[in-house]
Amino acid sequence: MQIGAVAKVSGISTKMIRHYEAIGLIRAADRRDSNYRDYGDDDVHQLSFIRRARALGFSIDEIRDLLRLWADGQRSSADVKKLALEHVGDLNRRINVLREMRDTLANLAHCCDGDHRPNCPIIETLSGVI
Amino acid sequence: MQIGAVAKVSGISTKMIRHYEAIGLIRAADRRDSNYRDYGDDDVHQLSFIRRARALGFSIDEIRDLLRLWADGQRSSADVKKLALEHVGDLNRRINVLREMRDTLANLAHCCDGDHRPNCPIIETLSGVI
DNA sequence: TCTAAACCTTCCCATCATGGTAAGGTCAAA
DNA sequence: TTTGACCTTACCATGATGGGAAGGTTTAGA
Repeated sequence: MQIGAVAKVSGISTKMIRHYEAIGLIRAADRRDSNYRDYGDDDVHQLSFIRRARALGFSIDEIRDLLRLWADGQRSSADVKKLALEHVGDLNRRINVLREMRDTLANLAHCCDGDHRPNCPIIETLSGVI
Repeated sequence: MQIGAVAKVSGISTKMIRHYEAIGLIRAADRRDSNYRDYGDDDVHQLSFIRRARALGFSIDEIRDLLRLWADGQRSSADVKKLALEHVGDLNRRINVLREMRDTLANLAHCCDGDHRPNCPIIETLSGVI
């Protein structure tokens, strides 16, 4: 299978497949005589795994760990769960940061008349009047 | 005032102050004979404005607009409010993306025994068994 | 058989906001 | 005079992704 077909099936762009190879997230693909990369079903499977992990917000380094655990028949589910819960904690922290921003700003916007006059609590707050 | 003092007072690093100047977010600072940048109270005020806007998650380009509105005595609060509410919408979208990730993953983790055995719904889901 | 299209290759550059480091200039206090 | 704390510019790095150029390969059709 050529890289373009793998990209279509796995949902990861050719750009990123080559990038993942360059940074050692996946092993270097076999090559044909033409120097084209050649992939098998296992490679597609692995790339789909990576796509799903990315969709859950895991970083490349976390995915490195997940791939190791996936390949390790001796893994304990506790190890996987630990990694997942750490990521959940990270997501929660990021959500809370964004929520605080949103709440503050929504509050300010709520207090802004939004008419033709220049007076505006949003600008005033940003300028440090308060 | 030298850049280091401004950084301390405004809460923006010297690195970023120079960067903001380089990308035209703030005007080029006056220079002394030594070629050191020289700042006044207005500059500090503006940088503090930028810091607060960044703390609310506004991008540099959005801050460009906010600075324009701040400086414009003829602005309407409606313009400011519009910008703020667009940003609130953006924050909400980002929050929802993270929330979906978190909910999915928290759910999977909840279904994972977390013991010494290898069976794990998290890994299974990522590998596309389901 | 020739050609054009659709692949593929590597290499370099860009994003966004931020920081690090290096090599060197300035200034004030001891 | 020396030392230390500033400052300057210039270059490189991050993380994940994409764009584009210049050139090689393969395949289908005229």
